[in-house]
Amino acid sequence: MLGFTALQARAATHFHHGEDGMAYWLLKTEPNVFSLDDLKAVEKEPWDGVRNYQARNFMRDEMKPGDKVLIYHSRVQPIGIVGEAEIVSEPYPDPTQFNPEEKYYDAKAKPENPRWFVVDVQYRRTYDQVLELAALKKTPGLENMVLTQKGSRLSVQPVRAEEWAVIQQLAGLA
DNA sequence: GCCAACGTTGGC
DNA sequence: GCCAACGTTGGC
Repeated sequence: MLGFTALQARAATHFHHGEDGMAYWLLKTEPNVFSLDDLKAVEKEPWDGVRNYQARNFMRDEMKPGDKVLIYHSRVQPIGIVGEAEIVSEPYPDPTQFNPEEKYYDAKAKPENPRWFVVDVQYRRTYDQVLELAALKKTPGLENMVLTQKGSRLSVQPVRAEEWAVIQQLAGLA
């Protein structure tokens, strides 16, 4: 697990699929490429283009339909969590890896041995205000969140149930 | 746009 | 299998 700190590794057992079988995730996106509004417009979209093995492993091995997702906008002002979505498919091979015309083409990936995976993500809600990264870093209960760790670049992150609950409070939903 | 922090690649 | 060089991410 490259790049996973000891702290995160120790806490990882608390990340996934509790008694109700549901897990929580955070997906990063650059809104000039694909925003939460874009997802709202199309309702459902394969989350393609993930080309990092740790992120891939979460998608391929752990994501399940019904899992809840925080959508995070990076490289914009304001940066932060903007709303929610839901995973609505099992993982399946990312079709863009097989297409030489695609930016995300991977010559080493073969249909009989796919390297990269997607899940379909469905729009759920947009928060009234952006939950900004700077504020999240100061929020009690989010100290160990993957997102708030220094240097954290992972674009597909697990979120603990306790962290999800804190986010719900911040979003005025609890 | 800069650049620190990450990840990956490939020579040895 | 080490690690320097390179490429990318993403906050600022």
